[in-house]
Amino acid sequence: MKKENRKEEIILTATKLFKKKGYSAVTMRDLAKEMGIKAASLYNHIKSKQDILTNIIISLAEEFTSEMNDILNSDLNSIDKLNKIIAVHVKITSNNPNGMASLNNDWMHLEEKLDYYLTLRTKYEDDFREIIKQGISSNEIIDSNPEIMLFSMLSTLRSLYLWIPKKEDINPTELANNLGLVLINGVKK
Amino acid sequence: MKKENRKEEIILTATKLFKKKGYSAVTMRDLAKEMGIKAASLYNHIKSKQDILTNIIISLAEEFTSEMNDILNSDLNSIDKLNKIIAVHVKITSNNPNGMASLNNDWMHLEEKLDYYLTLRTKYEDDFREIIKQGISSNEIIDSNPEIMLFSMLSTLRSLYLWIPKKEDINPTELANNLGLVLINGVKK
DNA sequence: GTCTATATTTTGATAGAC
DNA sequence: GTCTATCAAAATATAGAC
Repeated sequence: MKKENRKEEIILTATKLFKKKGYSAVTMRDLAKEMGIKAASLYNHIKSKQDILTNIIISLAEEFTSEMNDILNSDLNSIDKLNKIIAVHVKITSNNPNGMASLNNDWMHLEEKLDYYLTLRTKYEDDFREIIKQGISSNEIIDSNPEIMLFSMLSTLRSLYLWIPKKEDINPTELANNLGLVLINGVKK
Repeated sequence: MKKENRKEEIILTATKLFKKKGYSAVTMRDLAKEMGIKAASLYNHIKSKQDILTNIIISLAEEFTSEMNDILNSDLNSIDKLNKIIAVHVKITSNNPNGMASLNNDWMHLEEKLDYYLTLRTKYEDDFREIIKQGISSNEIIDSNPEIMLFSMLSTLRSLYLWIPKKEDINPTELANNLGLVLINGVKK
């Protein structure tokens, strides 16, 4: 499986470049140069530039879907489900912050897999919203606009990729705990 | 000043396209088609594609800088300064949600004005951080990691452009108030 | 598995007619 | 102020030698 290894190396390098300039601004020549080979050589391992993007985004989207399913199937209360969601974002983002940049900013450049991605994404947001509404029903969460709460938490979690690489001194567990406190309890004393 | 009008029309149309696909993926031919003219005609009004991007981003960045200076020069307490910052983001984003997409996602494609943009941005973040630290000192804000609080609030505020266009039923004042409650007081009952 | 060479399209931008 | 025609550079991708 030497070929698979090389393919993953290409994807990893591409992920780094996509984070810096975005999918559209990175050329196959940029990617090849970064790998120390010629652009034509890339095509022995990947089908197309689009193939790389699809690989990065879909694997991450499926990972989130899988983790969300675990949370839905758990018997945690709503607040603990939210804390679990936060921990999932911290974990996945810590493992692949560059890939999260593509997931957030370049999904619209997916071609064949765009519809599939949008299905996963919508489902994730619906599940998240439902957990918040459950928490309001069970009196764990304030009876405020669930849409605003969803937006606020999801925005922060989706931006983690910008922040985690700069704060390598904080370990994931501690970060998830602190972030949970801020997102769930607010900043006011 | 007919020329200026046409230039602004081009910038407005470009802003809309940049939001949808990002600066790099939008071609001058795309832009011309959307305006109902030929690509070559664009160059009677703008200097280059880069010229358009610079226009969009720098004017917004300067607007934020100006508003932050007003807040710094006010005698509000720290919590009210945070509420004011939230209101500023809601206001600017409501006026130009598409432009905020470029500010957030395409600033790295600035050329001549990149350093200037980064100066404004760093200053803004430093000022924001200082307000949080002030609030901790004055016992208004919990003595938690100010970096995490800054990150969390700024992430949400920077993502407003994705959300405001979908929620046209909510007026800016109400949105700023609700968002302030969630960001400052949290979601927990 | 990488190379050179190359095909084909597309890109930002200019020149000059109307 | 917009057009047609065009340029030069850069893009993705393929073919075939080594």
